[in-house]
Amino acid sequence: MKKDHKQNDIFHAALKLFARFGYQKTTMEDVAAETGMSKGNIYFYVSGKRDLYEKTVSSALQQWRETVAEAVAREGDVVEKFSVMARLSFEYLVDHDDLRSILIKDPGIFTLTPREDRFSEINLGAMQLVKNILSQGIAEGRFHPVDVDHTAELFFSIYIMFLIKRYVKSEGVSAARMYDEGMKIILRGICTNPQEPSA
Amino acid sequence: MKKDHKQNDIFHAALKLFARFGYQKTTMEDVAAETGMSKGNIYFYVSGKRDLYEKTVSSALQQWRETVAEAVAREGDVVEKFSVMARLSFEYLVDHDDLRSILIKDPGIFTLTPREDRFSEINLGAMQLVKNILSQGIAEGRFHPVDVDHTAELFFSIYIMFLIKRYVKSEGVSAARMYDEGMKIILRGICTNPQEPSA
DNA sequence: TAATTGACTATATGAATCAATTATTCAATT
DNA sequence: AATTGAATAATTGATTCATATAGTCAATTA
Repeated sequence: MKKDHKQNDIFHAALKLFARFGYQKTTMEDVAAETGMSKGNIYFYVSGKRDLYEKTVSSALQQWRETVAEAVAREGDVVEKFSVMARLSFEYLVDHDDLRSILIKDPGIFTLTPREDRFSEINLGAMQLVKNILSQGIAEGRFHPVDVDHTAELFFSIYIMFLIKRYVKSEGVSAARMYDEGMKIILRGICTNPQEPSA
Repeated sequence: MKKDHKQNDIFHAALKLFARFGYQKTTMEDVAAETGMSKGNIYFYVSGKRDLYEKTVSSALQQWRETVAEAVAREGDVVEKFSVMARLSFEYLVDHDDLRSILIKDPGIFTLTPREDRFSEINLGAMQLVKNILSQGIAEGRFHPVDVDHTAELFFSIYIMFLIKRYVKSEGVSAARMYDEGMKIILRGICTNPQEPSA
């Protein structure tokens, strides 16, 4: 699709500009200049500035989700899946500067309330991954039988909290230590057996 | 002290007014009228409107902390202490309408970052309680040996997250379920032994 | 003399206006 | 179907000004 490709060019340019200048200071002319199109033509692909912003962020979040899902799919062991999902979700922003910068400028993208989540579709997808891993772990007898829905929501909320602490408030070091402690406690809390037999 | 008592009257009146109208819409004259003093006299007790607000909120938060600490002190078993602390901290706002209403209007009171915490003195006190319980539990061999500082910070952050979800975003029911699941997982994650012997 | 008053001043706020910038539309063109 | 650029609509930011409110203080009271 030629149209899809052009659209992606626009999102890529917009991501860069929104990251540098923020929503307000980025003009449609900036975006047009960056893509080499005329201003009016942008409106052939998106319905307005707000729409451009949301589609741009959505596509970046989608990539994040896909990257994590692919890495998880590569793991065999369900406990490993859980660990990889958590670590990669948490580390992803380290080397995705533009998206990180946008999230810092617009912390409302990370919300603790599904109801006011502008990107709920993507986040529901992410939460589905958590649910799948939990269900699999329980089915295999590796995890204690927990309420999958509420536990997934809990983990997702804790995850959002960590993102806010680490990236939005840039408490990098402290957040990383907390993450380590938290991961140990949660793994002990959900896994049925000690990892090593009889040690 | 007569002065202390008068000051408390002011805080009590201010709490009520700030709860009803918010910071902006509450005038120093309102507070004066509510306490029966003249406006000028309020300045004998506090140095300005901002100061009045902060002292008012501080004193209410302090009461919260004390209520929890007293209930914890009444428990013998360290695991019970932990449970009581968590539950009471979480439930306190249910029957403290004015404070709850203020926290909803000014969610910045709950912050995930110690650095920008306007009430850090009080929150550090609250976190000290968590640390004490953790240390005691570890010393008694009831809890796994965790990094007390970072684990306390982690639990405190999760607690703040729950407060935001439950009261600020009023996701009461869902937050309560998440709380139950979370409590089970965390207790399994930190406790060394099953509660019941051989059952 | 600590506590209180009320009249006074300084400051902050919100409404109204207006120019300039920027978003959005659309008839014409490729 | 995709693109342009000129025309228009909407938004923003700066400025002004009147009003409301925060904050001060010399005088008074208990």
